[in-house]
Amino acid sequence: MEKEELEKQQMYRHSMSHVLAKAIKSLYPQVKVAIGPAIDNGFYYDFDNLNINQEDFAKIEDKMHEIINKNEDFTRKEVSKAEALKLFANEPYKTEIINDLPKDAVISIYYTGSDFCDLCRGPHVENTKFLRGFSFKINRVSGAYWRGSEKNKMLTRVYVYGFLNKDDLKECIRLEEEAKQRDHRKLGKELNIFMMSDLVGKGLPIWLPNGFLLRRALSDYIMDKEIALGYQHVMTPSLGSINLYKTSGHWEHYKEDMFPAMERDSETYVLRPMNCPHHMMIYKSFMHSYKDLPIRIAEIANDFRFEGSGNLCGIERTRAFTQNDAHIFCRPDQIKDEIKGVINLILDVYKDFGFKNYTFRLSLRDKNNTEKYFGNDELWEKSETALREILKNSGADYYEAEGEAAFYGPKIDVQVKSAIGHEVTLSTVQLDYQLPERFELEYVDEQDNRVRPVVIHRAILGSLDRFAAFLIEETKGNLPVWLNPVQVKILTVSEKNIEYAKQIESKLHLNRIRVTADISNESVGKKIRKAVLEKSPYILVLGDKEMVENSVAVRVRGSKNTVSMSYSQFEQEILNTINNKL
RNA sequence: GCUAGUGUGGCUCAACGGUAGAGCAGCUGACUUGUAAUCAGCAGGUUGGGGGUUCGAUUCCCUUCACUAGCUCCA
Repeated sequence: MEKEELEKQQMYRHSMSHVLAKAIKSLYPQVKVAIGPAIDNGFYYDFDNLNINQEDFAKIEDKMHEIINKNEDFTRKEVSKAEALKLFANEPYKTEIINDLPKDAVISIYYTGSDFCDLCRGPHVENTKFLRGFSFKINRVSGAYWRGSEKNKMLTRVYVYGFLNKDDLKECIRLEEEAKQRDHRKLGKELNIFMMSDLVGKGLPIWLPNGFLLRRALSDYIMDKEIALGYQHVMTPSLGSINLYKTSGHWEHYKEDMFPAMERDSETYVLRPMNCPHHMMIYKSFMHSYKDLPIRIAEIANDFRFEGSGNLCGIERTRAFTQNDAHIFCRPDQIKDEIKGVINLILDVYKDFGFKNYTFRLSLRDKNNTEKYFGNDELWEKSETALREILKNSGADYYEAEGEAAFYGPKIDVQVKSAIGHEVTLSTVQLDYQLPERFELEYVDEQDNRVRPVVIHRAILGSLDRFAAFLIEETKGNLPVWLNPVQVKILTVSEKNIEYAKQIESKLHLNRIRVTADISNESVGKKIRKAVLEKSPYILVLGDKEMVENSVAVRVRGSKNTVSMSYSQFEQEILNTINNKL
C-alpha cells in the first residue's frame, strides 16, 4: 500500500475509534472514556466501568453502523484549558490528561455529531458518511492499565479490526488463523517436542525424546561454533549463595522475579536467574595478564526465573530454561572487535538457520529514571555511543529503544516476532563496566598496574527453549533435515521386509543419521500418513522390489512423488544435505 | 501479577438440569499389505479440584487450580 493510502487508513481508523466511543457511551452511559488510537490492524479504545463480552459485539457494531449512517460531522474546536476541564468535568481520565497540559495550552477537541466530543489532536474525516465503506469487526476485549502502568486501574480495552479495503480485513483474519496453526505450543505437542504437567508445575516444560534430540542438535551446533571462535565452556551449579547475587546487584534488582531464597542451617541459597556471577568468580580465581585477554567463558546453563503467571508461554517464556550464555572479559581497547565478533556470529548463525525476519535493537537506559541503573552518566554515554557506532558500522538495520538497557549497561538485542505476534529477544550483546567493579575483577597491564577488565555478556541462541519455539514457528514444524529429531523414517511394506529394513536402519545409524523404522502390521498408506504427519524429511518405503535391487524408495517431505535410488546414493544425498545445514 | 474468557477419556469434539457419547490414538486378534486412515473386538471419564443450590448437576452459583487473549514485567 502507498504511504498516502496508509496514512489515510490510520486517519480513518482513528475516526472509527471515536465512533466506537460514541457507540459505547450511548449503549452504556455509565462508562468513562480514556483513549483510543489507531493500531496496526485497526484501532482500540479504553473504557472504565465497562463490562461486556463477545455476545455484546454485534449490538455495538450495529450501533456503530447506525452512527456512520447518520452522516454526522466531525467538527474541530479549539478551547482553553479551563474550558476543556469544564467540558470534560464528568470524564476523570480526560481531566487527568488535560491537567497534565501546560496552563496556556490550546486544546483541540472533536465533536462527532452534536452529542459526543473527545479530546483529540486529529485529523479526522469530515463526516461519518466517509466511513461507510470502511470494513471493521470487533476483535476482542481485554484489560489494559490506565497509562500503561500497573499501579493504575485496569480499564477495559475494546480491540477492533479495521481496514479501508474489505479484502484486507479478510486477509488479516485469515493470517491470524494461519498463525495459530504454526504456534509452537500446538506444533510442539503434535510433534512430541515438549509437554507440560500441572503436577510438575506451570512454566516448567518437559522435553520429550524428540525435543531432546532437537536441543542436542542446537547445543552441539553452537558449542562447535564457539569453540572455533576461542570460547571455553564451563559448567557451574544451578544455584548459588544469596551473597553472590547481593554482590552482583541482581538480588536488589530482581528478587521479586526470582524463586524465593532457601535457608538451611545458617546458609541461604537461591536458584540462579542467570550465570554472570558464577562466570565472574571463574575469572577472579586466576591472575590475568593483559596478554591473556580476551577470555571468553561460555556455558549451556540452566536458569530459573519466577516469571509472572500471565507472562508464561509454552517454551517461549518459562520458569526453567537453558541459556546459550557467555561472558567475554577484555581490555577496553578490545571492546569494539569483540562486539563486532559477536554480531558477526549472530549473523552467521541466523544465516545457517535461514532467519530473515529479525531486527537489531539498541537498548538504552531510561534517562528519566536513572536510579534504576548502576554507574555514572559519563560511562553510560560512552557505552551507548560505542554500541551505536558498532551497529552503524555493521550496516545492519536497527532502531533505538530507551528504557530497554540492563541495569549494568546498554545492550544490542535481536528482536523477532512470534507466530502470534509477541515481540521477543532472541540474541543479545551487553556491555558492562559494573560487574567487574562489584566483583573487583583485575588484570595486570603493561605498566604492571592492576586494572579493571570490561565484561561483554552475550547469548546467541538466547535460550535454547525460546530459540526452539521460534524455529518451530518459522519452519511451521518442518525443521530442516540437520535439526529434525527424526531425519529418516523407514516403512516396511510387509513382514518379509523387516530384515532388510533393519539393515538399512543400522547403516544409517552408523552414519550418525537419526532414523526410526515403522515395522508395524499396518497398511503402507497408513504408515505413510503417520510419517507425513510427523513431518519426517525422508520417508523410505522398503518392499520386495527394494530388497531385490538393494535400493530404497525415497519420498521427500513436501512431495508426493517417490524416487527410487540405490542405498549408497541415498546415503550420499542425505549426508550432503546435513553437511550443508539444509 | 492484573482484567476477561475457557476447562468433558492421551488428542479433537458432542450432550447443557434427569445417572456422559463419537472419531482418532492405545491394547488384542485377523489380514501381509506398494505411497495420506484394512477389518473386528476390548479398554479408557466420579465431565480440572473443593464447596453450595436442587429430589437430581457436566449443565446453575461460589471458591481454587490450570490454560488462553490482552495489559504489566522480562537481568
